[in-house]
Amino acid sequence: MARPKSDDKRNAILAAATQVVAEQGVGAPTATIAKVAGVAEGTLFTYFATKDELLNRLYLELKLELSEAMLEAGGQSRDARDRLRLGWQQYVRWGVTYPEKRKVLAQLGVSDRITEQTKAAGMRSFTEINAMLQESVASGALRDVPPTFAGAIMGSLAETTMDFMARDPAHADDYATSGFEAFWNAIASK
Amino acid sequence: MARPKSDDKRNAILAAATQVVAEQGVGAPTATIAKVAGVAEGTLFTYFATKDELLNRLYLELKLELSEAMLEAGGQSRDARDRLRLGWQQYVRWGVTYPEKRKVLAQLGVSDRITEQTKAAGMRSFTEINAMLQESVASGALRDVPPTFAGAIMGSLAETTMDFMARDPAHADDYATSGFEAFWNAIASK
DNA sequence: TCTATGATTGAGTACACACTCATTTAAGAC
DNA sequence: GTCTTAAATGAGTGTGTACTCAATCATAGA
Repeated sequence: MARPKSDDKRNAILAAATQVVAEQGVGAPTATIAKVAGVAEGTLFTYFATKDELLNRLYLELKLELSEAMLEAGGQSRDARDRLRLGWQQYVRWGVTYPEKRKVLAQLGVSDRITEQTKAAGMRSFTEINAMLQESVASGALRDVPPTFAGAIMGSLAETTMDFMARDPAHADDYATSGFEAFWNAIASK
Repeated sequence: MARPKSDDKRNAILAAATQVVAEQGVGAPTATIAKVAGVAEGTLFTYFATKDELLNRLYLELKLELSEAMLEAGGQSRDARDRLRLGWQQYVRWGVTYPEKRKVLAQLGVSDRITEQTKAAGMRSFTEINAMLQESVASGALRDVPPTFAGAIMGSLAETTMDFMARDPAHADDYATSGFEAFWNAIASK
C-alpha cells in the first residue's frame, strides 16, 4: 500500500456534506462540500465515487447515529413506558443538539437520490427500538398493525415536536412533555 | 388588452409541474415542465417570472386544495370526534387519490425554495381545521400547547398512515382505522 | 377591417455543476 | 535512502439548466 486513505478526510467530507446540505439542500455543489472539508474536489471523488454515493452513505451514517443515540443509557430495569420515554428523550435531545443532521435526514428522506436499498438498510438500525415498541403496542389502538408503524409514528411525532421546539424555544419543555404524552397515548391507549 | 393570459395554460403548467416534480424532484427542468404542459418554455416564464415563483404558487395551490378537501361534506350536526374523523378520512382519501400531489407537497415542504411567507400563507388555509381541533384538545395531553401543534400532529400522522397504506395496500383499511384511533388518542386522551 | 398590444415561440446565452485526468506528493516496503 | 504505488490536486470538460429576446401570431377595441 502506497498511501492509505484517511478516515479523518472521509469524516471531514461527511461532516462538510452535513453542514452544506443542511444550508443549501440536496443540490449543494460538490465543490462547496470539498472546500468546507478542506480537500480538493478530486479528493472527494476518491472517497465517494459519485455524489449519490456520498449522499447515500451520509444518510446511513446519520440514521445509525440517531438509533445509537436513542439506545444510549437505556438501563434494563424500567418498565416499557419508561424505556420508551427515555428513547424519546434521547431522540429529541439528539435532534435539538444537531439540528443540521436532523435537517439533512429530512431532506434525504424525501429525495429520490436515496435508493430503496439504502432506506431499507437505514431501517435495520431501528430493529431494537421496534422491539421495545412491540410490547407497548400489543393491546392499544395499533394492535392490528405491524410494530414498524408504531416506530414510524414515533419518528413523525418526535419530528413534529422538535419543529415546534425549535420555532418556540421558550416553551420547548412543554412541547417535549406533551409530545411524549401524545405519542404514548397514540400507541398504548385502547 | 391585446391577448389575455389563459387560465387553462396556467393550470396546465401547474398540473405539469405537479407531475414532473413528483417524478424528478424539485430539480425538474423547466423545459420538461413546459413540454408536458404543451407550451413553449418561454410561455412558462410569462405566467411565472421564475421557477421559484412557480414552485411557491404550486405549494399554495396544493395546500389550499387539501384544506378544502378536508372540509368537504362536513355536516355540522356531529360531535367533535366524528367531525375530526371525517376530516381525517377526507385527508387520507385525497392523499391516496392524488399521490403525486402528496409527494410534491412533501418535497416542497422541506425545500428551501419555498419561502417562510409562503409557508405561513399555506398554514392560513387550515385555520378552520385548527378550530375544529381546539375543543377536542382542551382536556387532553395537548392542553398546554397551541392547537396548531395538534394540527401538525394530524398532518404527520396522516402522512405516516398514507405511507404505510401505499406500501401495503392489502391492509390499507387497517392502517386508516388504526391511524385515526392513534391520532384521536394522541390529541384527546388525558 | 385594421391596428395596437401583448401573448407565444424556441433558438440562443450565460452559467453552474458533476466528474476527469495529467501531474505532483507522500506513505509504506525493503 | 530508494522505489513503488496510490492518494491528492485543481484546472479542464461536457452536459444540463434557468432565463432571454427578436420575431411571429392572435385578440380586443376602434
